[in-house]
Amino acid sequence: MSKKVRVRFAPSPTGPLHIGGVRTALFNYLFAKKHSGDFILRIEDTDQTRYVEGAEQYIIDSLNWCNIPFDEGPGKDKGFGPYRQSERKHLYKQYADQLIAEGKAYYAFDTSDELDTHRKDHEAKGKTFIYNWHNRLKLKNSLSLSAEEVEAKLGAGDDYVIRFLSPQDETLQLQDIIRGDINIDTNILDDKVLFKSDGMPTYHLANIVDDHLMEITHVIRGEEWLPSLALHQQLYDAFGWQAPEFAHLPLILKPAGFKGKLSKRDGDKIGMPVFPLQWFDKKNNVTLKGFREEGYFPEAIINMLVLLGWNEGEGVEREIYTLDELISVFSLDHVTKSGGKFNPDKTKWFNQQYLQLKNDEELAELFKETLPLDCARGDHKDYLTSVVGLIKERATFVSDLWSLSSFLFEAPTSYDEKASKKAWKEGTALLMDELIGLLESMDDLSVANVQDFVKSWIGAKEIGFGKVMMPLRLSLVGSLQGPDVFTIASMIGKEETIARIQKAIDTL
RNA sequence: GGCCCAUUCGUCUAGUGGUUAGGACGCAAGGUUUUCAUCCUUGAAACAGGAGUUCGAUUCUCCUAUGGGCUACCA
Repeated sequence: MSKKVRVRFAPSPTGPLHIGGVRTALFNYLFAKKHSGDFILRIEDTDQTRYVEGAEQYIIDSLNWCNIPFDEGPGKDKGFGPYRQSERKHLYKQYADQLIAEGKAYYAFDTSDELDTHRKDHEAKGKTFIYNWHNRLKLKNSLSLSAEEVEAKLGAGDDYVIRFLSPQDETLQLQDIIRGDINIDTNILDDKVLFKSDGMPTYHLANIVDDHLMEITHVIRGEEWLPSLALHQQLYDAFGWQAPEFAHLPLILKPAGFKGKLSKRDGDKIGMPVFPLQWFDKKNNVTLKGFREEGYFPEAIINMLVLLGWNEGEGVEREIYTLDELISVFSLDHVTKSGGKFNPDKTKWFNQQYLQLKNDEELAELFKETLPLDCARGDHKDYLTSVVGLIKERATFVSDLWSLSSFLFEAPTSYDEKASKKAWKEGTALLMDELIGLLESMDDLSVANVQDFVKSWIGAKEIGFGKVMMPLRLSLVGSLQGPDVFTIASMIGKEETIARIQKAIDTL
């Protein structure tokens, strides 16, 4: 009997979460649900200098909008809380102390400035400064200093950090679910800071302690963490804890034409949101666009994201999945190894697909909110529903609906110039005038009826269909676009149809 | 620079020691729509390069190249 699966998403509240973070959360969520496990949100706010007001709430709101809520986390304590590392501060020191007592870590008194100087000196000589076996004895720490000196510094309240004593001449064998075995030579590892001089642990220590205490079974995180896997594995070993299994997800890269990892600043550059929700960046006084506000459905974003780095495998060519379907087929075995570029076009395509999947009534509700306030018939639910049914196949966003159907609510205020040239010729006005007469004689303007009447009239006159259909469409729509003309005429009604034709005759 | 990870159409990807290397987005052409869009059909489009293993490598190994990540008292 294996342990209950528990995974965590552990962002730091330094700003809004971009889609890379959302996808990490999504894969954690899917993996947890697939294995009937728990999905935990842990806020990694050990760097107080980078804390951003509202970021935590943003993260929570984003997960909720995406329909991947956490089971445990801030405000949902299931006995493993608190879930903010700042509130767990008191927990970490003892573990750092334990490592010192066991000789697996040591105090270091070098200031940041001193280390910077060392780095620069090395760089100037074309070398790399690494705080490890290479030079740790030349630096100021409890390995190089006498016990008395260390005691004195500690007693005097000097600033210190605690560093992990990384071993020499060993080869670590690491395992990753997605990448398999990875061998690392410990000689190139540095003695990472575990505990900072401000009394807070670093990510590395806090992460391992919390994952252990929270009984995390699988760590699913971005590939940017792969280099620290060696440290983390050593930490588990040093504490004598069983390490969770690790899966490092491929990164989401900037779209084709750009280089590098997708970053928070990319939204404007690519003309596409990279955040689930809109975010106002107080520091720079700019609003960063969100998928929600731009009219994307969360299902579409989730579907796009899950396929960026995962597929069902076994030749399955399906691309549209509901969240429940994803839960049942998701597997880390089919996560891709290489980074994937974010594809804005495909994202839009997913949205279009999901819009088509919505039923007309539901869409009509959403459509209604986008209508101009003074829109006639805007309150007629049935009318809105039939409008939506008529035009939704042409839409990608709910916000497209109005521009695709405004002529079903109000007469065109202008006529497309090119279309007018093409459709309105010598004699058209006379023809339209005659058409008005014909329409006036009709009692019933049902689609079938008006179609029959007009078609047989055109037939009788022995003229080309285009001679009538094009100017008629132009009169009703204002351009040579849109759904079937007879349907339009039927929907706007006899009077309105005649009025619009008359107006066209008068203006054109 | 060092270390690590990766490499199939422009992009996301499927796939196998022997395949016409499949799908999707995008692109192009035709058809439907007497309009436009949708939709349908078709097309162009890929195994980074070089060695090796093998009867045979896109598939396995190595090297190179390229891309990406990390290299903070940030996560």
